[in-house]
Amino acid sequence: MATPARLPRADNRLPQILDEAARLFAERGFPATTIRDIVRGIDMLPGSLYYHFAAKEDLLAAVYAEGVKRISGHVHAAIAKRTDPWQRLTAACVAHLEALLDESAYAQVVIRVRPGDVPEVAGPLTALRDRYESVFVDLIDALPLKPGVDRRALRLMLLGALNWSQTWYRPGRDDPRAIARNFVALLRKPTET
Amino acid sequence: MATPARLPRADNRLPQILDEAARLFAERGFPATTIRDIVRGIDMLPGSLYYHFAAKEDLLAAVYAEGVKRISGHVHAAIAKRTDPWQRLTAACVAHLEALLDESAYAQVVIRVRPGDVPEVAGPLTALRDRYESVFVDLIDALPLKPGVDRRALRLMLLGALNWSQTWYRPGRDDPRAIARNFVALLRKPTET
DNA sequence: GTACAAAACAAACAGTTGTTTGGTAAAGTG
DNA sequence: CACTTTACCAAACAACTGTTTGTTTTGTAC
Repeated sequence: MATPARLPRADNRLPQILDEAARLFAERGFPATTIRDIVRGIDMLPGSLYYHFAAKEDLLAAVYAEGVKRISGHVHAAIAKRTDPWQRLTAACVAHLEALLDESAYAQVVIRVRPGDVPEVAGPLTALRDRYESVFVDLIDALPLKPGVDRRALRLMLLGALNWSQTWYRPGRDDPRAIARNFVALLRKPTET
Repeated sequence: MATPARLPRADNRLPQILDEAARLFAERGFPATTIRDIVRGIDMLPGSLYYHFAAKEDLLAAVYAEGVKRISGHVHAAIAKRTDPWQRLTAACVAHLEALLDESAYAQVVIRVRPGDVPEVAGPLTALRDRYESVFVDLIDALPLKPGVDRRALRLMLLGALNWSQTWYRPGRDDPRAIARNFVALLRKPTET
């Protein structure tokens, strides 16, 4: 059918565009990043970007999709080794935070950009994020909890706390793994005397 | 010294500017809101805004300051009635979420806008936010907790989870008070069987 | 080597951005 | 009532925005 007449060229700079866009979207946010900012970093002209993307929002969608792919892969690799429900959840949170705070600008874009703020691609973005977060639904379903514990609230609280760490995290001072483990521990054990 | 020669006029529209700016900053974010968007809502010309503010960032700072004032007032009024440490914390979280999700566009701006994204006023914005959050430092210090519980992690987790609710909250479906109480309860009691 | 599509350049476009300037009606003060 | 200052209007500014168009280079397949 729509088989490409020829393979893409080996020297095409699509990966560089995505990398630089991810870096800037993560650092400044989507609206504050201009097309010229992105292409300046990789010695390209503004118009050339439109060979790869029809609009700025489509570039965001591509970065966002790659971000979900990476963070999702990281988390799945981490939980595959474990069998104990609590250890699996902890491993997932650690991997989530690692991707979010250290590893990947792509992952940071997924957390930083609110789909609703970009109406042109809000649908696809929300779908991608929901699909990713479904892992946590399953992980928390598998937890042996006291009857009456609200699992949805548990998930929203945990993921919210993890994601918000993006606003206060400082590389030298804080440790992603320690943060994640600390948060899970606070939910698991009672804090009260 | 710099005493104003005269009092401000009774018919000046500064309050309307602030209201409309808060509404739009909360809804679309700071960079996505234009000066023209703001003045359009109150039948004013773009240039007129610059009688009140030297730059767009200064308008944000004013909205932000008012936001901190309101959310802070709401929280302090809520905890004043209580004496039990856990009840005080719960009341503070409920008030925080009420301001954040329902009551005030000003409060939403405080949570939505990252000070670091607006370098021109990042200093004042961060100072305002830190001063507000110090209430939660005190509230959590007063809690009778098991030895070894990381109070900073507890605070960051709780506030993070509350603030992040801005991204998934839907007015009809969710209830701010229930969310806040649920989150505090999850930290207080053990969830594990 | 030649043909063809991929991927970029070069230059502009129309619209929008935050902001400035000079003028003016009117509210508040004495 | 005269006078000062407040608060705005009207119109423009230069810079920047995402995007389009026509043209050129370059890798790849035959």
